[in-house]
Amino acid sequence: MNLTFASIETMAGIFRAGFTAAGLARLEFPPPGATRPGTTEQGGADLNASQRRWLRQTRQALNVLLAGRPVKELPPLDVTAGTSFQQSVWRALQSIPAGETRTYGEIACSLGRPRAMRAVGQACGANPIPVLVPCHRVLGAGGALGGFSGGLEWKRRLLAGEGRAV
DNA sequence: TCAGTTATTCATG
DNA sequence: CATGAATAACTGA
Repeated sequence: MNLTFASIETMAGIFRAGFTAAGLARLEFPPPGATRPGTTEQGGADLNASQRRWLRQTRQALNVLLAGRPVKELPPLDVTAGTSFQQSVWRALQSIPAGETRTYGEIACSLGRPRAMRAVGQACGANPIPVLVPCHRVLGAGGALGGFSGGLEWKRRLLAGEGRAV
């Protein structure tokens, strides 16, 4: 699908965003070791006009979300890489208001498959766009953290920013 | 197709 | 609190 990558500077580090012709397709957390602001080429040189706009929206949304506030506008998300079930899960995740949390079981119920909680967890893990698709707002039944693609530290940080404790 | 894996959950002891 | 079964969907071969 020919992704084009660009770097996004945030207060928490430098993310990498991958765009297709349809929209934002991937979002990667900053690498653990080296976050070097100076050496990041790819300021969006290979992006077309639409993608540049999406990049700006993504950067703004990221910073707003990292601050724990609801985002006003989001770039189009290209989720065509996922299966239809995964796309349903990701849509359900986006419907969770900022500051609230759901359990894996509740997500499964809202999809009409109450016994698919395990599969929901797997779909969350396969989510290519963390943070923007708020997979961090999904907790286990007993309030357990579960897991997170970029590491549990991120999940805790994001939840803490929204006022939720662990 | 099928065995192996998963960011779950619930019932037991 | 530790353990194990049940369950739905993905991945790779």
